[in-house]
Amino acid sequence: MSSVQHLRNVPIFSDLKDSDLNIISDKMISRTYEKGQMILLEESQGETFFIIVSGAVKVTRLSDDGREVILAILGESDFFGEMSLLDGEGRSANIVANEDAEVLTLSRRDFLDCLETYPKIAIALLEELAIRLRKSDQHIESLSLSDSEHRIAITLIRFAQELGTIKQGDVKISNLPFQQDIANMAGTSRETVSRTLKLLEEKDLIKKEGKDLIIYKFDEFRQLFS
Amino acid sequence: MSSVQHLRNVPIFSDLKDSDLNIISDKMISRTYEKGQMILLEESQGETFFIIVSGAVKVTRLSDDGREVILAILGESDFFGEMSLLDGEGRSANIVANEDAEVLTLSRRDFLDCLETYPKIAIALLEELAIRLRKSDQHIESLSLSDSEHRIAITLIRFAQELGTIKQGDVKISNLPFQQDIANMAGTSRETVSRTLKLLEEKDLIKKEGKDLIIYKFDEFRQLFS
DNA sequence: CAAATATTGTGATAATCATCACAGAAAGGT
DNA sequence: ACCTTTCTGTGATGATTATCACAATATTTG
Repeated sequence: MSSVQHLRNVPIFSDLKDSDLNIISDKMISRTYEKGQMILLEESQGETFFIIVSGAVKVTRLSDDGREVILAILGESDFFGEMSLLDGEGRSANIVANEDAEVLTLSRRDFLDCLETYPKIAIALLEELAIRLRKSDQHIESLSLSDSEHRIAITLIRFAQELGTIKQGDVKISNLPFQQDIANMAGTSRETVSRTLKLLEEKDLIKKEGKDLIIYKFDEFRQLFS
Repeated sequence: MSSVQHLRNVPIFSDLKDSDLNIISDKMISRTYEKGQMILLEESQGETFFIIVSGAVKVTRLSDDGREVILAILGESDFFGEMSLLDGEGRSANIVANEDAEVLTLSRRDFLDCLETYPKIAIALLEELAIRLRKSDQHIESLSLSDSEHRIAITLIRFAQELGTIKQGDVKISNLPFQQDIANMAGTSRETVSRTLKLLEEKDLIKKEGKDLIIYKFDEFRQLFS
């Protein structure tokens, strides 16, 4: 797929005319990262805007003693790097390639120009940030109020919404992340994830199939845990 | 103070000329709320943008069984209500007056017009949302990784940064919120807040003085807990 | 294919913290 | 000033869940 076509899939660019997309696309540079490679380091100065063409990355924060919190896992057509471009602060999170990933990048200068030139992009970006803030708020609520079973279930729901495919009411998550990653998103321990997945399976709410996971009756499942 | 002067204190409007501020100010309507009054209800349709002139409000989410999570406490010159205007979703949080509060409001239509007419506002708003997202991320990290003492200390730091006044390295928070509110922000119980404040006082890190609280050597305190 | 490495499963134990139950203090109302 | 209500302090108890320690699988690599 051409890079213009990728841009069209990105919500904040979807309103633009082809001619404008071409202009932007010409300014973007493609890069690839291998699984596990660090794309952005916390604390470093933010100078680049990224759009994911293929693969996936995880957005994390690390504590002093090395424990990791996963804030989000982003996939195709998601973007990142905008935050420190906008407020001028240093990076607040690390970005690591969770699978081999291909990205398009835009420099700080070009990104900010885009916002000035195409107010529609700015407004679409506002929309996107509002959505992310909403998700953060939900995440905070669940960490504050729920026990580990609920937090883990909610994490599965998040994956389902990002990566899942629906098949007659059930959702299949292909390539479920490792238990350790789920734990780092749910704010619990790896062992608890293991035990809880077993529990949910015994209750016939989910089913593990190799690297995949099926959530039965997704709507009911969601009801049950949110 | 005139309402134009209030607008000038609001980060997203601070770049505008007086003449433009006047135009916006004319479209705003002033309202007052008593302590405890609900300003916005979760789930209702968002149709208004609010700027706080005086007083304070709390942004909360409620679980089914009535427990409350406080996402933020906002004060003078802070604003809220923009999220559902931007992404068209329903409210994701409740807003309650935490003290008697006076606000200026702008209708959905006028707010969106503002964004179109003054791209600078849109960009300043992006900046503000980026800052909020950053704070959310920190909040999530602390809920995921820290024990209750740290979470409570971090909550005190948040208050200090919003409401505190510095006096030779120490910070004084006037009118510290109730323990229950601190607990609802820190994701812990009221009793644990009581015990932890006592603990911190025994360690000579803080001091309670009636309704106020002093954090000694604020920089060191921050170092210690983040 | 075998060896090495990474991931998952599971029991035992201990630490943290929520909850319950009141007593004491402070603030607000009349 | 008195009564009521709200807020805070504190002990006792139990539930949840982190942690440690391995065993059992999977997956990758030479």
